[in-house]
Amino acid sequence: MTDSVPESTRQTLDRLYENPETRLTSLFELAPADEQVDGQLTMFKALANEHRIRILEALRDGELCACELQVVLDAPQSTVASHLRELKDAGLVKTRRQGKWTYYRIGDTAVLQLLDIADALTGDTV
Amino acid sequence: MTDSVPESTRQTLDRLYENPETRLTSLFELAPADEQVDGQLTMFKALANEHRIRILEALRDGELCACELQVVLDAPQSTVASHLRELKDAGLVKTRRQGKWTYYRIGDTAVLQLLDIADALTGDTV
DNA sequence: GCGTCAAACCGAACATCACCGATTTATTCA
DNA sequence: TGAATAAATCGGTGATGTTCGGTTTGACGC
Repeated sequence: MTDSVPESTRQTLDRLYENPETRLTSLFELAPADEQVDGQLTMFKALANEHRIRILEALRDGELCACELQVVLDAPQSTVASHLRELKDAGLVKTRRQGKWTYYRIGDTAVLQLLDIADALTGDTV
Repeated sequence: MTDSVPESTRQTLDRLYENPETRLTSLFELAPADEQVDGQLTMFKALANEHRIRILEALRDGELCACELQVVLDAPQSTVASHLRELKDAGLVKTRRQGKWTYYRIGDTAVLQLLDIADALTGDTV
């Protein structure tokens, strides 16, 4: 299990600790499961874009159709559509089709918590 | 204030609503302040990388020096260093220098909330 | 069927990010 | 002072993300 550690790193640990093998094992225990990180990464990637953040903020008060979101973002139709696709793929928004229009809404309100916490983290100048 | 809207979009709104000007104004009110979005974007960008997520998860239980994080990530020194730089720039981690070693710790525990919520959002298969 | 329109998809140019070897900067200790 | 070492920085290359005109799809009314 500790075989993949580069030799240089192992040497470093040898210098740092009396019992490097034990320390190595406890460091490996700090690594979360791959599935967990994958899921978190999917979320944060989906949120790491200004247009997509603005879309989600606009949907706080309720659903909007794609054409209305074009107004909010002030961006070309194809650009808005591709961002909506990404948000939908990530499960952050859900859609409802009504005639020619597609209405978008927040998929899970926990996303709004993410937006709020991220805002609070940068907002206060402590 | 509504001057920057493309003509095609304005035409769409004309078809959709009886009172397009009023609707235009209310749509603009859905747009959050630039500073808010900038801050949120900084956060999510910093979190949108597998290595950086793993670093933060590893720091849950307390501080670690850069060389220990190299073990956790199993990545080259320069790679780890650049990710630590980004996390520090975003304010997500703080540093403490002791001799040759630089110890990293979580800057604000609210970050852990972000990680937890993101995990929960993808974890449950409702 | 046919024209119209909202939305989705495609593809190519462009921008940004990630990786990592090599080098430099600090710090310790002899 | 000089050797050793942890960490930061630099620079070039490849990977990934974004943009947006053009096209296609699907729904509506005539």
